Amino acid sequence: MADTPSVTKPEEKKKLWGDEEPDQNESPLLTASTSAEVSSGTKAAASNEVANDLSSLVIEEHPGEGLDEPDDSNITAVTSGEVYTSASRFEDLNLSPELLQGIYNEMGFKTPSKIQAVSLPMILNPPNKNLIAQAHNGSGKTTCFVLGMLSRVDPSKRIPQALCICPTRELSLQNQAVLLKMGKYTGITSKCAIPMDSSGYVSMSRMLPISEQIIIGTPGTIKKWVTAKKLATREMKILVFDEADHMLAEDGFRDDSERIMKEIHRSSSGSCQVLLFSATFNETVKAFVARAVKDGNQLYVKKEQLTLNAIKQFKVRCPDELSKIAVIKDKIFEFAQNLGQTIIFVRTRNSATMLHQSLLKEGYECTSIQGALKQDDRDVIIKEFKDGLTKVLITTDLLARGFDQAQVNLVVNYDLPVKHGSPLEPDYEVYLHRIGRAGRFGRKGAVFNLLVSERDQTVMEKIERYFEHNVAQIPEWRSEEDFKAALKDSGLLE
DNA sequence: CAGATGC
Repeated sequence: MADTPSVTKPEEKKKLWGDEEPDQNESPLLTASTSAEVSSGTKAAASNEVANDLSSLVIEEHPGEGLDEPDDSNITAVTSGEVYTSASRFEDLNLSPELLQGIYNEMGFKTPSKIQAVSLPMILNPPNKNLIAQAHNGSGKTTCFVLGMLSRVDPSKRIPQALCICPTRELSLQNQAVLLKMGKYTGITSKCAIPMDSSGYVSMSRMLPISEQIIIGTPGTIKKWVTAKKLATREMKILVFDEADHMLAEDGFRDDSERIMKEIHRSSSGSCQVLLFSATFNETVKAFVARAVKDGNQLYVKKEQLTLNAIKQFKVRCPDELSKIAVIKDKIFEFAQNLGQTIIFVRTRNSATMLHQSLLKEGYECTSIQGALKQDDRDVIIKEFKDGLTKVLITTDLLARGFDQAQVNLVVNYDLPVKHGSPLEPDYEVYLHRIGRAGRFGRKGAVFNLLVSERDQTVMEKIERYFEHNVAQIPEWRSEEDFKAALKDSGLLE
């Protein structure tokens, strides 16, 4: 194996690629100039481990353009020889009139977001290469793979042709909702492959073979359906992994994901396009996915540029556990009245329930969700929150990834995210995903990290260092004024 | 002990 990627590394550019409102005007500038170079407001960086036999693509600065873009980004792109022109309009993508109607009428989009402009040509244009794509939280990744799936399906065939695998049933349902909305005029059908209880349960023996064209679900159920020959894989044209780094992580869903991927490749005689999307790919996962998904295009964002500018992060030093509850009651609930919605992250299922109980007992209205709840109950909690009926939701990392609720502008890390085996080691990816629940599509948001122990301090410092991003300290945890100042600083209060 | 899933 000759590992000789020749990647040019143009000058650093100290700008962040913030998440853009998809219906805002943007000017994506990725236009091909030569077969080896692409100009845009982006840059290339070395990616030695992942490049392997791929020829590299240099993406260069494009000075003088994009002045009105809210925040330009730096992505690393590695292509395998193809030349792509970024799509500045959805019309540039050869989408069907029905899909364009869905994009404009149902979704209300005006122009593609950055990741959409760059990745959609790679996804949609022949030879429909595999793609590993990293993009910021809330930047419109779902639209990328939903359009990919919708445009590759032949509506006349009543058989599964697209499969999307997600880490949680909540994310599966959410992605299906987007797909149904965007694909409203296409007549394309879809089905969620997720565990069901009372309401929708059908035993395997009674289950009919699936005729829906797009399947979205969680690994276990998909594997089960494939094994039972209820979900045919032979006509599969496109396979999507949402939150792909987690789906292919060793301590994640790697085994199931690989098995499904191999089965599809075997039965569809290798003609299935694979798309991996996530906001995070740590170096270990990056190296693995580049091997698992061969001969594909790759788009990466450097970790220092991944924290969202529009989300202000704070840390609150609390003397003990009890004072954390006091902060939730006296500060978070107090201010949350006049803000949007709030998500409070805790580490365990048990603490989700405990915190919920102790808040309820004193009349603070909130709900909580975690994986031990019955599926039906989970659905109800999510629906109430999405409908805006509840303002404060306590959750485990069940909702850390992908959960999209535009009204959320406050995130509280009641417990910091740490690696499971080693509580001194932060889970950087989870931290980034959690804070990304606020400030969807470039909206303003605030994050409060509650720290009690020395250990919490250390974990927080590591997080700050990792993302090269300073997190401001709330001077005094009891001070109303200090919290008020922080929220003003975040742009959430006047 | 997060998460999904299944024995």
